Amino acid sequence: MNRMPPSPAVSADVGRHNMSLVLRSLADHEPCARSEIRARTGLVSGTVTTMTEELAARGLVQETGSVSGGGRGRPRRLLRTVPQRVRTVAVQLSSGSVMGEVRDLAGQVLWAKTDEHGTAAGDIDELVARAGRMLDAAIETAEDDPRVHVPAPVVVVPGLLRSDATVVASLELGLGQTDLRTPLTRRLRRPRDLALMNTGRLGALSEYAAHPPDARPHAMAYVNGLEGVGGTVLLDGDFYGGAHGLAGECGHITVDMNGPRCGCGARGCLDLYLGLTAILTRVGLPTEDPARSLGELVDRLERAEPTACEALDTAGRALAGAMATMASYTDLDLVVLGGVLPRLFPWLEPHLDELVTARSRVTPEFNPKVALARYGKEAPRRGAWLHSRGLVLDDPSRVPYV
Amino acid sequence: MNRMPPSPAVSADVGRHNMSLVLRSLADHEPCARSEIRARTGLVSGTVTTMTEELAARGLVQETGSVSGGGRGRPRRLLRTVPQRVRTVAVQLSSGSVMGEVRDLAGQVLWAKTDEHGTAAGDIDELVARAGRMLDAAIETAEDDPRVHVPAPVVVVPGLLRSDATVVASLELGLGQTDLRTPLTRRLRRPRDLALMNTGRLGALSEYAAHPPDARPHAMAYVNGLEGVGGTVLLDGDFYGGAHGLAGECGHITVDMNGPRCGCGARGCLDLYLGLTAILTRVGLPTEDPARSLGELVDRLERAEPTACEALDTAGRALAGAMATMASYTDLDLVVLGGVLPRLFPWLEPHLDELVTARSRVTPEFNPKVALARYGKEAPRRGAWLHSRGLVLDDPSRVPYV
DNA sequence: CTATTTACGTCAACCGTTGACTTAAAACGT
DNA sequence: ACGTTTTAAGTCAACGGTTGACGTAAATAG
Repeated sequence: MNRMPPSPAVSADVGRHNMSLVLRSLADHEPCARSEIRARTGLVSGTVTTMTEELAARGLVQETGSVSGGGRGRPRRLLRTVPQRVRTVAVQLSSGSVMGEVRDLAGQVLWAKTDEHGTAAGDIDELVARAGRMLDAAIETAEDDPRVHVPAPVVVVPGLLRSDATVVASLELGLGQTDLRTPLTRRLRRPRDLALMNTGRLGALSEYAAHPPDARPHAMAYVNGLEGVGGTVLLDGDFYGGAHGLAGECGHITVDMNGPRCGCGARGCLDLYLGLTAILTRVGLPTEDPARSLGELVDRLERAEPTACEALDTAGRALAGAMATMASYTDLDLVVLGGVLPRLFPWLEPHLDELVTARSRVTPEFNPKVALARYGKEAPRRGAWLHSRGLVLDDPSRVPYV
Repeated sequence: MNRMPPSPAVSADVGRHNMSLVLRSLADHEPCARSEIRARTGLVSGTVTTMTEELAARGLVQETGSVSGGGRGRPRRLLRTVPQRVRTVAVQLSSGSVMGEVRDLAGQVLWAKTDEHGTAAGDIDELVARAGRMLDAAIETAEDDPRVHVPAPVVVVPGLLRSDATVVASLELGLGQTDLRTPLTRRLRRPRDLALMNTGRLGALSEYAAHPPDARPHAMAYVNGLEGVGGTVLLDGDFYGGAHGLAGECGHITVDMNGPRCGCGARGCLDLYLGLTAILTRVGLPTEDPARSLGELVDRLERAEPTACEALDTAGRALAGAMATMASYTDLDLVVLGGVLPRLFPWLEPHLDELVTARSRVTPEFNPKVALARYGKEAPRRGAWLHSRGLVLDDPSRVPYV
């Protein structure tokens, strides 16, 4: 997010880069032979040999003895990654629970635990204590085998995070400007770096990675419709952070300059029309238990209850407006609708279709593909795994020799 | 804009990177000694020696014999770049004229020529012919001395450009989807690569570079208010292109989802309220000669003529809405208002101030600094120079030995 | 059974940085 | 006046990394 002052490069950087290239190439087309890696990466055979040896020495890659006939010459010796070599740790904070999870490099869940709690919103000490215990438990589980490498654990936070990892605000946890990382790190049995990341951003990462490696969007936005509306922009799979790391938030896109004042200070924000809280309020449903009210909302919509339909009509027009903004201003490939939006999509779709139709004649470039999120509640934790996996794939040299 | 499939790295890349680091460090703090470069870049003295020798061999750097006392030890030997070593070429296309320009590496204008013409809008052949002649003249002038290096000439185009350099549309030139580069390249006396770039983007680059090297915005947006509203986003000085290279365009940000249909297909776009054409139409002034009408508009505003004030009130609210969107969605450091906006700023300012005040209590992160463009009509050509200069600074190894 | 084809490993040459050391040239202290 | 201190800049062996040419391995085709 924040570019460091440009630093000198050394030969070792070249090695790291190419090693990452080889591992990524393998991970994307597993299993495959060295010769295929050579073809895909453009590296010469000598280098591929060196790199695969190096990766094998770090326990990340194995030769599955299997040879394979098919063509004419010497059979190819297939390589595979070793999922067991790495375990990723994620702890997800939410209003009602703390969830811990350990996965292997392939994403298989090896351990999972949920701590349901009735902690009052805003009780930081209690939250940190519970999160700390869960982290300790997850880390201990992950590290019970000394032969596995464990990248920095990810703490999934439902709230705005600055690039320096301080929380700006979390409605769900009842937090204002807070430094969660310091007390959390201090409380760990064995101190280590923690990666604090936003729920929505990790959800976006899941959706991004759901596309096959050769068909991934260059510029993708993820619209996370929950009580409030959040969002994320991914450029070639990297978070676009902006000046403070808060970019991508689409909940406060203005859709009506004449609209009412929003809590953020601006007027007519998307949040005021598409946020679940806003919709429920319009329809006259209680907002304390959004999950239950959502069910009731959908019922009423299916019965074509006028107030509900009107609220979703407004929501749809607001979403179309925001989509028009995002598509033209950030030139997107793909917009993914997440959170409760897939559930409400049938009533939102007509407005999006209208926009697409109107634009297709004049500015088809500004019509990104629209997709619904494939992963539900699991998305953020999957994203945490993908993030940790990314750390390993980006710099395999950080994984020690076995 | 479009990331290439990741390519292997070699030792030579390291050299290029560090050579660029050294040259940039020197260019940003000219004149300075090798020891200062060492301190700023983190490179060791041996490498700095090698690099400065290399840069000197390419004629980009000179030792200005001057030694300077001051401290205690051996006097520092100051280095300077050699502006004469490089000449940049830019040709700017506009509705009424074609302007050519040659500058040195320091931005000094060495040659300039304007070809006023009455070409009918949309006459591509005529436009290409005139632009080609101007390019030939400028290139010939730039290259009359065989000891200078001339990077790819920049063609400044007032219109949307894809990342593959095809024009999507240019209202000013009366063009639709057009490939300008191919016919233009073919017409050159000696064929060479041309860089086609958008007027507004280059203007943004000028404004970006106007900040001292250590105080540059990380995420900056440039709002170019002309007949229509254009825009650009710069991330650490690089254009943010998005999926097709069209990102940054803020003219079609939705500010009123209930607003009238815009030419782009969406509703209530910023363009419809803040574009000069839109404003003039509202006020009832002719739009054929925007420059003259702008003067009349300002007169009326100064006399507090009600219709004019009302139009600018609407424009100001629209701009505030778009600003709220841009600031929260792309998390900006700085917004620069260009084109005619500085002229109209007194009447727009109150609405921006209101937004800033309302946000400062709740979401101060979303209050970017707002500045007026410092460079007027010259901005795009200055930007073209900065772009060409950037090519040299980014990879000095492309400049041959003298 | 030999030729051909494809897969993979080996190694000298090359490029680039580092870090320790040397040389250069001034100012300070006595 | 002269040696000491301090800072600037160049030199070079060692090291890490890639390339490209060549050699070896192991299958199939005829």
